[in-house]
Amino acid sequence: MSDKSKPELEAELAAAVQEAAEFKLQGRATINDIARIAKVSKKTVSRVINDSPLVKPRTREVVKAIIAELGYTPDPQARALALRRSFLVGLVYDNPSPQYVVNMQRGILDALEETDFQLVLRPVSRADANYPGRLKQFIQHHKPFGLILPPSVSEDEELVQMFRDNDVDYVRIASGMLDEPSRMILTHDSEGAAQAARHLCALGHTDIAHIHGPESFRSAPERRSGFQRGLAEASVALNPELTVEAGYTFDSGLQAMERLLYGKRRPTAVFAGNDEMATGAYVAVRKAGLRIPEDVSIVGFDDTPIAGRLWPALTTVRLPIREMGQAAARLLLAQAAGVVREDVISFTPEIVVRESTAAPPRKTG
Amino acid sequence: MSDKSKPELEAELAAAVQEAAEFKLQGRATINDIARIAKVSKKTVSRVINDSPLVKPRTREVVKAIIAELGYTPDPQARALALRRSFLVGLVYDNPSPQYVVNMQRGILDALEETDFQLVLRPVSRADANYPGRLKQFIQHHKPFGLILPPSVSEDEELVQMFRDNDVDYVRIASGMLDEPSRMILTHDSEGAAQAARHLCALGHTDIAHIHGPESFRSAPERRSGFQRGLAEASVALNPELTVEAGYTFDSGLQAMERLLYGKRRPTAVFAGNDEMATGAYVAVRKAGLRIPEDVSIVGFDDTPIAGRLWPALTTVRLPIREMGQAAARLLLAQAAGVVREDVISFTPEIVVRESTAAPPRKTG
DNA sequence: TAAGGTTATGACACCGGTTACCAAATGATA
DNA sequence: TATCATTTGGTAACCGGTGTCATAACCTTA
Repeated sequence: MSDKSKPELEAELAAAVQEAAEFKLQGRATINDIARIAKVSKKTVSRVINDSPLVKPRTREVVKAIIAELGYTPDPQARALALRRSFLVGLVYDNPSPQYVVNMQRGILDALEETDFQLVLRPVSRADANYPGRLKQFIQHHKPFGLILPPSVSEDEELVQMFRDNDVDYVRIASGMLDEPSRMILTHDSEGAAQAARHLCALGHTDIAHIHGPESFRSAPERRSGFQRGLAEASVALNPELTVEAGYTFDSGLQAMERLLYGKRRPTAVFAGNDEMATGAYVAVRKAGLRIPEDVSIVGFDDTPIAGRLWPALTTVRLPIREMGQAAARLLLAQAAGVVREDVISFTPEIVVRESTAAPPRKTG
Repeated sequence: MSDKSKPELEAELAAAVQEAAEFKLQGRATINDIARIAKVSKKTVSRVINDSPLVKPRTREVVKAIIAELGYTPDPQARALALRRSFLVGLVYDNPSPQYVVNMQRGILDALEETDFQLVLRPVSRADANYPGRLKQFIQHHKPFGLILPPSVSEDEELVQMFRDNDVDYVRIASGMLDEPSRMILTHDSEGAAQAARHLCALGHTDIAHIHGPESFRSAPERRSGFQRGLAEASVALNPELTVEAGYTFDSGLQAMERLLYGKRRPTAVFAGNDEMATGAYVAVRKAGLRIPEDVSIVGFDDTPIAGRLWPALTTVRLPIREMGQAAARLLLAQAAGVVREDVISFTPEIVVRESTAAPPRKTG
């Protein structure tokens, strides 16, 4: 075995820890301090930090004891310089609702909490003149550890290609599969929309309208087709006249609802592609002097905080955005650690029934 | 003058730029590349980058030309290591409304746009066991360039002292002056509240209630006293029975409003300390079968996006949060650049009259 | 023209880690 | 016991910048 007896080893370790404790007062320790106290080279300390197998268990034990005593953690800047890779995780987003962003941020922060990674915000705007330019510069410059791409951004193949070219890791969040079906958070929006349809059909509605989002967003057609599928199960067809496109915004939802209310046939229920548009629909209904849900039932999608704050509270489809953010960040970290678990993590939304839906009014002729 | 003629100098410069152009293809340039091409030491290049006066104009010109040709920018990680200071700006926030955070983020990002600084999010929770611990670790570890402290966090003197001890720069955002009246964004909340009071008095209200936020938030008493002042101008007193405390949240606002509605004397108007509580008040009023504004007028504070989405749209007091974020970030950068401009930047909120306020109902009884 | 005082420049070490490569120690095998 | 393969640990160089200090170049002034 060893040429030293067990008590001797223990005394040695204790002495080293003692020395570390004395050193502690002098401010932040570096890898050199650890090495000196442990009487090994800094390289060996580096190996211990990075869990290299090329270290004798005994050596590892001593070094770890000293690291623990000093509360040492390697300097991120120095590591970033040497590794040519920083400890920043970028959230690249286009222009989703504030709720979406905030929840996504929370989720990512949850996952990053115990780590040394930092979340940096990288909003982008397609309208910007040098659109991906600034983002590209950020990547080449700050060498982020990875990027998280919520819907819309995640669907921009050109942008994603740029990430690949620049050798940045990323996780995409989208509803429906993408060209490259890996490293992504997948939401089954269509299933959530189908639930909304079933709910309305169960209440007895047949004149059902749908305000959907812009075709350029992947989620809009997903939600529409799911809704259609749900209606079909109850043998209800989606009337094209009662299907209008809006822009996922409050104002566009308001206008779309007005068009529906003053159209040939007024629907008794409306499924809006997101809560923002549903909120707009509320106002249109109110302005028309109608009641929710007695005259018109409304269902939204997303379950943003505003849904529960409306009166009556909005029945909507809940997407666990925070959890999705968490999952995205975890996926990023896991890949870096070489822990190749599942590549695609799915989330299925669920309907949250509140007060904005009821049976349709009795036909009054 | 120089021992070289002007044409010679120009030829020399052109040759250097030419060499730079050729080099360009080989990927990202470093300070060493610039130095080699310019035939100077890297230290001199460093001086040019940092606008040191100790460089001959001619040398500066050559170096700058090459830097421009190569599109070179110094590596943030390397700089951070050498300077013991990173290029991260931390937004430290406690638990404000999503709207507040998002707008603040936008403003900061606006200001950081053209710079090399990155915004990192540092949410904190006083409820957390090792409350300032993790934040302290972040600071010592990542050596952020500066911090931005929105209300609530900005009022925590102990925390701020910790920042000082650790030699981090910061900008505080608060309503009302702080112990250390410098480097801060000051909002005159009381003036905004006074405007709300004037508005209600002008409509003819006299039975006016106030739902204020928790005393632990600086803004709550500020808003209350301003409101009181505004009422006093119209010789209206703030009835203590019509003054209730809530927690700045939707639910607490709802409950507070219920208490007011079922109290001895029902108010004809309510000023809520923020939009969240005002939104709760909406629901309480609706549940009681009353109308807004016919039966009860409601005024909020903050002008969050939800205000315009309610029906009827909420009259509120607008705080230019995005602009405040911009100003905060600019202040941080200006101080670093040694441009000591004004130390305190003030913002005065303004009332936004929408549809939730009207004359009080005629007395029937 | 020499001395003296600025101003401009460069050599070198250093920030705190990592990798490449080599040498020493250890253990297995002949 | 000699030899070789395998661990283990150390040295030096490097990542891309900045600080210190010495020195070269320049400009006055005597």
